[in-house]
Amino acid sequence: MQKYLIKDLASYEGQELTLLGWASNKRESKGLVFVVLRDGTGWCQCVISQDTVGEALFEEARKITLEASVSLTGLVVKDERQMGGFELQVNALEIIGESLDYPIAKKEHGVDFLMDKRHLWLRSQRQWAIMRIRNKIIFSIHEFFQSKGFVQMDAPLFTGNACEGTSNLFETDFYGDPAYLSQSGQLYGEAMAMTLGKIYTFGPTFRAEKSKTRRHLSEFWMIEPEMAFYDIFDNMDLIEDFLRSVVTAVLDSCEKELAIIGRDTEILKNIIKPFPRLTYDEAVRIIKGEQDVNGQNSIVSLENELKAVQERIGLVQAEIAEREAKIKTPGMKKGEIGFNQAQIDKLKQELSDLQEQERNIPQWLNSARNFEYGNDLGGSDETVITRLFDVPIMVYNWPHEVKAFYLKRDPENSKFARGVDVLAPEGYGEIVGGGERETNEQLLIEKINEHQLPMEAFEWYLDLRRYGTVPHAGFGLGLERLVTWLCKLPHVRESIPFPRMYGRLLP
RNA sequence: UCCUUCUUAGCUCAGCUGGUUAGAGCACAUGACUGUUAAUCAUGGGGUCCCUGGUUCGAGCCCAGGAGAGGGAGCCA
Repeated sequence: MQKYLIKDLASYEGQELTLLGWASNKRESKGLVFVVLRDGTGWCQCVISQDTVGEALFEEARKITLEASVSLTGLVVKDERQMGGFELQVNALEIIGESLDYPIAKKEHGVDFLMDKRHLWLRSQRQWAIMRIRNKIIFSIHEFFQSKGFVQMDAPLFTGNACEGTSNLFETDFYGDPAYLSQSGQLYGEAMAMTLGKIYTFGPTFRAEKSKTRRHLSEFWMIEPEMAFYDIFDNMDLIEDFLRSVVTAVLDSCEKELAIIGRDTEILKNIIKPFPRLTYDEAVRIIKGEQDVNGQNSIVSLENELKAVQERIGLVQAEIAEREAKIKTPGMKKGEIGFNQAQIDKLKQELSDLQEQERNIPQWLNSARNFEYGNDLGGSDETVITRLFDVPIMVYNWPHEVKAFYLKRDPENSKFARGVDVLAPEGYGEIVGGGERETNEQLLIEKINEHQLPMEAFEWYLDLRRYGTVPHAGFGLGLERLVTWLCKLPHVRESIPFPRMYGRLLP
């Protein structure tokens, strides 16, 4: 049915063909209708002239509304002014499905409204670009692991026991018994690595955290590789290769998509540089401002940022006032009023974001200054430290008390566990958590008791130590957090087609 | 669970120390305009000011309670 795609128009210059798609925009003037058609592969302006199509079809063209589906037949003509470089000069058309009062207008909208209309919001150019980048990321993840001899092997989604406490698990009914939706496939990954050597899981993960932040989802996709005969340093090498490979793939093949969302790719190109590897001790000193990074101090740079935010607030407020006064001057043209009003709307949006930051930064400063050695890094601490770097950083050797029970105790210093977190730059924070696994059965049993976990549920896991245990390591990558960082999105909710988060189950 | 900001037209927002009939822009409808790219012009329709109760001669505005949303903390990928 659909023979020609907008992305291929260049090879049909001068020919007549039929495009099928949706009207993403329409402009009208006497005797002319301009329809911007999108077909999922691109956008193309189609011109419908009354002289060419005649009275009856022209009347039909005027009835095309935003997001109506249409079939347009015409001549492919080169036109430098158009975004795809081509336009269609229509000589026949048909409305396939009408669209009355399409709710998403060509203007700024609030998040709540857009989330309620997520099924339609996905049609916008920006969301189209994000979803294509997400797809590329997923594809290149498989490509990377498959090319290195990893086998994809998935963990179950129903689990019979709470592996890391029940408070953040979704409970379901499994033939009359309680079952929980998986919050990690990691333990199963270890079992699978003992049979195939190097494996990775790629599936959904569920966490019932009542978190309302820009980094949290209740349902997200996680990639969890697990490798036999790997120590924490092999693991860090792999993480670095892996992230570099994915980012490079996106830079190489998503140029158009990155341009659409306005992503500054210079920062992403730094991915070729080695990732700094900091021990927990170093990370803490940096956060507290006791150690500088590249001549930058965390506390000072955060204070400067606060000042910059406050200055910007002043500027934005002044501009809003100026434009509001302008609108009120008598005799101003209607079009100019509309334009200024649109600018004011944008500025107000920016202002409320800035004011949010103005409230948050002092809290973060406080938390950085008063950071207590031995604690886990909080969201704000991650933000503080990653702002000082332009590549992802790896923090390893954590106090064992704050990390999961299955992490290997550092043989050189038993205070530490061999866990590693990867923090994305530009303030994005944790995207990967992983480490080398404990192989000593006795230490594991102690830890399971310490965490007050039900021993019988871990008998199978302990078997992995009883029958030919080997050094092994792995990590978990949150897909949505990676997409969010690569696209520099303000919130993870835009990185997945239909986000599930606290307070959001529809659409 | 805690802290914080918010809720006025389909959408984005004004609405001054409480005072007649609540406004703008966009969108929509009708008409005018033969090349527009969120900027043409005119006219028009459109409101349970989140809900409940209170104070007051009078509440969109003040007070109390509730609901919903945004951001942050905790927790995490």
